[in-house]
Amino acid sequence: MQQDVRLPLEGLQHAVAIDVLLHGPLSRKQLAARLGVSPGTLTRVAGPLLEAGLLVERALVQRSSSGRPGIGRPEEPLDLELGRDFYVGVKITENTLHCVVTTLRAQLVTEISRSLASLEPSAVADQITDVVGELSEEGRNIRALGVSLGGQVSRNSLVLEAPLLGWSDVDLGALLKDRMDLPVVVDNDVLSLVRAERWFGAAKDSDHFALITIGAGIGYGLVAGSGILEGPDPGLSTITHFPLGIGGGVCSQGHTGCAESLLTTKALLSRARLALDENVTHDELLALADTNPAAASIVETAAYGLGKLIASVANLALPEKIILTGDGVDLALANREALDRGISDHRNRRATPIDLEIQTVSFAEWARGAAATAIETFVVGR
Amino acid sequence: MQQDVRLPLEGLQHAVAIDVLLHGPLSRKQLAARLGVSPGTLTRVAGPLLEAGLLVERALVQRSSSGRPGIGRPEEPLDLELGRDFYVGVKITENTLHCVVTTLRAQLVTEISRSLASLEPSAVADQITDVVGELSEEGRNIRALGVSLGGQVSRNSLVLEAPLLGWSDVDLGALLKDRMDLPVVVDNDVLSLVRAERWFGAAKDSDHFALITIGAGIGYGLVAGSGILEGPDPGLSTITHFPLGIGGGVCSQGHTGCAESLLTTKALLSRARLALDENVTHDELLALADTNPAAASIVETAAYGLGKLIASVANLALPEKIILTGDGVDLALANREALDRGISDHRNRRATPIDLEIQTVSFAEWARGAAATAIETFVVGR
DNA sequence: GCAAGTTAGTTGCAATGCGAAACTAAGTCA
DNA sequence: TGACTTAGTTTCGCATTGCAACTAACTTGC
Repeated sequence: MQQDVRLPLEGLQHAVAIDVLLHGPLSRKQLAARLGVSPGTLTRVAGPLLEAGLLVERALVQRSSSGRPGIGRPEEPLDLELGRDFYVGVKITENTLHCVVTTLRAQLVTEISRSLASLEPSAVADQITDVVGELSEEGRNIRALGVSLGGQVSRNSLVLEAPLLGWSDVDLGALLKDRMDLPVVVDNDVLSLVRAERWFGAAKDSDHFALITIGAGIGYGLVAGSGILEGPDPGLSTITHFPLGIGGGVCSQGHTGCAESLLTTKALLSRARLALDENVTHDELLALADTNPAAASIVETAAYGLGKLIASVANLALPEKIILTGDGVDLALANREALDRGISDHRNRRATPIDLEIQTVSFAEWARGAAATAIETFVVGR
Repeated sequence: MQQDVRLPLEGLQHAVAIDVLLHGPLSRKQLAARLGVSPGTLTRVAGPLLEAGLLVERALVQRSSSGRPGIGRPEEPLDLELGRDFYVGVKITENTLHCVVTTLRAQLVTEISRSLASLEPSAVADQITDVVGELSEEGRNIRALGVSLGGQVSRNSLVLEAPLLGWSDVDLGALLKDRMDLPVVVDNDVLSLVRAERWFGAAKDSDHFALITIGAGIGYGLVAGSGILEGPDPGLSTITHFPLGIGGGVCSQGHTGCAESLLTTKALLSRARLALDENVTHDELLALADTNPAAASIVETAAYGLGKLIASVANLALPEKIILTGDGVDLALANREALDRGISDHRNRRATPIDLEIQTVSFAEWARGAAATAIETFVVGR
C-alpha cells in the first residue's frame, strides 16, 4: 500500500528528497540507480511526495544515452518546487549585517546590507528581526533563519566568544527566537561556509575536503566522512597561529612568523607601511607589486607562506580537495607562481598534486553560508 | 522462516558477527540494543550463526544492573570461537621477518623472527612461505596472511616503492599467492598499525584519530569516518618532511629543520656524535641526558619539536585522539615535559587538550598490525 | 522450598517494504 | 504504421521486522 507523507520525512522518502535537493532534477530511473533500489520501489516512494507537492515533475527530456540520442520513452525529471519556500541567511560583522534570501537549494534570490547601529546583543537581535520582517514582506514565505559570525558557537544558539563583536556567552539564538516565530540557527561563519560548499558548492561530490579562508583572520574547516564537520573545538580557528617560520613578523599572541603575522590583511598592510613608508590599501598593495620591488617582496613572501600552509594542510589532513577563499584570496590569485612554489617546496614530490580551488567570495557568500546552515539543519536533517 | 548461513555474511548476520568480533562477548539483549533491532529479531538472526558454529554461547552471567546485583534471568553471552582459526602477520624489515600468529580478534598467539637471507623479492616470498608453513604445522588452521612493509602498496598486493628494501613495482601479493593457497594481503606498515588500532586497539571506540610513529622514519596515518583510512597517497608518509624550524639539521632531501632531520633515530645519533664526539646508541643517548647537558639539549630539542609536530596534527587534522608509537617513543616518554611544552606552545590556549596516547611498540606489534589487516580485509569485509 | 518478582530470550502474528517481472506509456526510426 | 527502445507502473509473493504474549532462568522473602 502507498504510504502517506509525514514530516519530517523518513527512510527512503527522506533519501529521495535529499538526493533531489542536492543533485538537481533527477528522473525516477536515475534516483533508483543512485539509491540502489528497484524502479518499482521508487515509483511507490515518489508518488506521495508528488501528491503532497513536495516534488514536482519537470518537462520530459530525451536522454542521449551514449550513442544515438533520444530513443525510447523520455525521462520525467523530478524536482523541488523552488519558488515557494525561502531561507534567510545573515552574516554579522563588526559594523554590518549582510543578509540574503535563498531558495531551498541555497540559490541567491535577494541580498541587502544594513549598518549595525550598535553591537549590543539585543540591539543586533532587534535589527536582524527587522530585516527578516522586511524580507518576508514581499509575500515570500520564509521558512528558517541562519545567522553566522566569527566566533565559537555552542548548540547552534549560544555564542561563547566572538572577539570582533566583543561578545561572550551571548545566547543569540534565544534572543532571536524570542523575537520571531521562525526556526533559527546560529553558527560560526567559517563552518557555515564549509556547509555551503559541502551541500551546494564546489565540494558537493567530495566527502573529504578542507577550506581555508584568508582576510581579516585565517579560517579553517575540515569535512571528513558523511557530511560530518570535524573538530573538538568548532569555530576555534586552530590554523590562525600555524607556525610558518617566514617573514619574521610578530602576531597578537607573540608568535614569530605564524600565519596571522604573515597572511592577514592587517599584517600585510603593516608590513607595507614599514617598507613603503605610506598607508596603502590591500588592493593598492597588490597593484603596486607590479612595479615596486619592496611591495612585490611583501606579497610574494606572503603568497609563498600561504603555499606552505596549504601544503601542510594537504600533508596532515589528507583531503581530496582544498578550497581557498575569503577577502584576501587576491593575494593568491595575483601571486600564483609564489603560491605554487610554496606548495611544491613543502610537498613530497611523489604525492599527487593538490586539487586546489581558489574562490573569490563576497559578503553575500558568507550570508549564503548561513542560509545553507539553516537548510542543512532544518531540511537535510540528521 | 529461519534463514541459513551463507558466506560471506550479509546484512544483520554480518553486523552481529562483526559486533561480537570487535566488542567482545555480548548477550542477545546487548546486541539488539547496539544494533537497534528488537530482541526477537536478534534471536532469529543469532540462531543460524550458532548452529553453524560461527558463534558460541559462553557461561551465563548475572548483570549487576545499577542497583542490587544479579536479579532475573542471567545473560547468555555470545562469543566467537577463538581457538579454531588463526591469522598470520608478517612485517618485513631490511634484515628480518617478524612473524606472529593471532586469533580472529588479533590477540597474539605466537611470535617468531627470521633473518632475511636475501632481499630479492622471490627469495623473500620463499622465506615467508616457509615460515607460514612452519606456523601451520602445529595443527593450527591458518585462514589468511597479512604482510606489511615500509613503502607504498597498491591494491593490497603490488609494492610500488619500498626504499629500505630497494624494491619498486614488485607484486609481492602475486608472488605469495603463487606459493600458497591462502588469502594474502600486502600493505604499508604504518597503515597496518593504524588498522590494528582502529579495530582492536586503543582507538577501538574512536572513528577519528591520528597515529604518528617515530623511529627509523616518521610515519603518519589518519582515520576519519566509518573505518576509512584517508589519503590520496596511501603509504607515502606526508609527515616525514614536515617543517619544524627547529634544530637546524639537514635531511636527506635538503630540508633544514624538518621532522626527518630532527626526530629520526639516525638524526638524533648523528647530532649526538657531533656534540659528544663519540658513537652512542639511542638508549645510551637518552640515559646520558640525565647527566650530560649536551645530550640533554639534543633530546629536549627533539622532544620539543615532536610536541610541535603533534600540535600541528591536532590543529590541522582535528582528531579526537592521537596515538604516538614506534621504536623512538622513548624519546617522548623520557622528555615528557619538553614534549608537552612543544605541544602547548603551538596549541591555542582555548582548545581542548589533546588526548595523546604514547605506546611502546615491539616488532611483534608491527606484525600484529599486518595480521589485523588480513582480518579486516577477509573477515570484517566491505 | 515454594511463590512472587525480575530480567533474558523465544515464538506466533500481522504489517511492511521490497524486488522480479510482466505490463503500460511515450517516444524514435524506417 | 509497425518495430523498436527506454521509462515508469502494477501485481504478486516473499523476506524481514516489531509487537506482544509467551517461556526460561534466576533471586528474594516467607
